[in-house]
Amino acid sequence: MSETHLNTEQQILQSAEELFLEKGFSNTSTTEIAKRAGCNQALVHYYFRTKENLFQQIFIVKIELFLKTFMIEENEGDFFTKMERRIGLYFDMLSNNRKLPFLILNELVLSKERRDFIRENFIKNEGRQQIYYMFDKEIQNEIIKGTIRPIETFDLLINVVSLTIFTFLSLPIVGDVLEKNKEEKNEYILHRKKEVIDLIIRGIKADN
Amino acid sequence: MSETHLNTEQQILQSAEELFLEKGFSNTSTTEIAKRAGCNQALVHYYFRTKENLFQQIFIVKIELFLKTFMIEENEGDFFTKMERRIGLYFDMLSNNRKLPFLILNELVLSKERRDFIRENFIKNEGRQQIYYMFDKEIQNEIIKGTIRPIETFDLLINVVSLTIFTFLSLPIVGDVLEKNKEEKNEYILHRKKEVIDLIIRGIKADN
DNA sequence: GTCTATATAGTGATAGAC
DNA sequence: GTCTATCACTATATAGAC
Repeated sequence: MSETHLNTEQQILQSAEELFLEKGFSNTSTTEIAKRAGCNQALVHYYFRTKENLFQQIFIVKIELFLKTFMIEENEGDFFTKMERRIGLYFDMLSNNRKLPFLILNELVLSKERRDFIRENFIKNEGRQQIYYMFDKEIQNEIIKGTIRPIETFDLLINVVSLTIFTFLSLPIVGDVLEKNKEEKNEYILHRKKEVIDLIIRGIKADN
Repeated sequence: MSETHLNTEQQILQSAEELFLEKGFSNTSTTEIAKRAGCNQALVHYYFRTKENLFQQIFIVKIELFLKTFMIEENEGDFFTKMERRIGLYFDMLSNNRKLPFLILNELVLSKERRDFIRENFIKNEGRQQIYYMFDKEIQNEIIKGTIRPIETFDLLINVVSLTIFTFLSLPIVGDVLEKNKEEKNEYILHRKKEVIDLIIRGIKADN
């Protein structure tokens, strides 16, 4: 994991990624990126021409990472086991990318252009719609089987995303307001992971 | 609701509030505030000295509004009825202040100073801790009575806040990505309100 | 109380030397 | 490929006329 062998372009990319994740697009300057990368500000523009360009390159990768995790294929076990593993993986991915939810939320809320970009390039993607369709079919089957209550697929997704993402959105706030140290923050994440899985499962189990 | 009788100071305050809610602190300029208020940029500084000062005045009121709604006293009906009404009121308040969650989240995540400020001035407030303590007692009672499953008060609160807030955080994204019009966005909020209440109730009902 | 003008510092981006 | 220097612009904040 040594950083010594990165060339200048990669250094800039890495520094930019760190700063965009910490402070968002508009609060990060190309001067600061250059400083952290250990080079001159002009070089940032030499390699990426515009700050917007640099950001988009990073943002696209992050969105991809963000969207693909939950949609992962899970075939072993019953529906509840699969849901538990899916949510678990989502939590684990975000544990390793704690600032990711804030970056994505922030940029999408602040910029209609980025929302439109996401719709055209990610949501209207055939493969992704196929994955959604498969998940929807899986749910309809479970409802018919009587294992879960009638629920809209979209609602289930939003429930999971809300509860999971908010854990990481609120992490710096909860951390400072409740004066948690690093270790306690990690415990908080694991605690929420359990609680979220529990709540989601309870929320979809069929009434008796 | 006429704006014609506002004096300059109030006009500035109102314009600033609108802009801060739309774009956050750092993306809003005093020049823009002045322009919307229909006055000169120097006047913004005449009345509020600094932009930070102006922001804090607005922010404090918003935090107060944000914190007080869920903690409202509800005495009629059983615990589930009370929870339903609490969540409903929370949704209704945010329906009338749709950008509020984003503003608060954004500024608290981006600024440690603001997090510290909240901790010292709002969380360590005796009255508010009293309210939390009462809610906690209410929950412990229900657990003992066997009406709800064992759950930590803080988890229940985070569950409600996650699900409620995310509805409004995601509203512009969901709206544009799924190409919803104004009416459909309102429906989405009401739909989520029902689903969130349902999920929370299912999530705390005691196992049989 | 309201204005114009301005001081000061920062921004993104480019030109041009090496 | 990397640097310095600089342009055009915008920001916050203040001084001073009226």
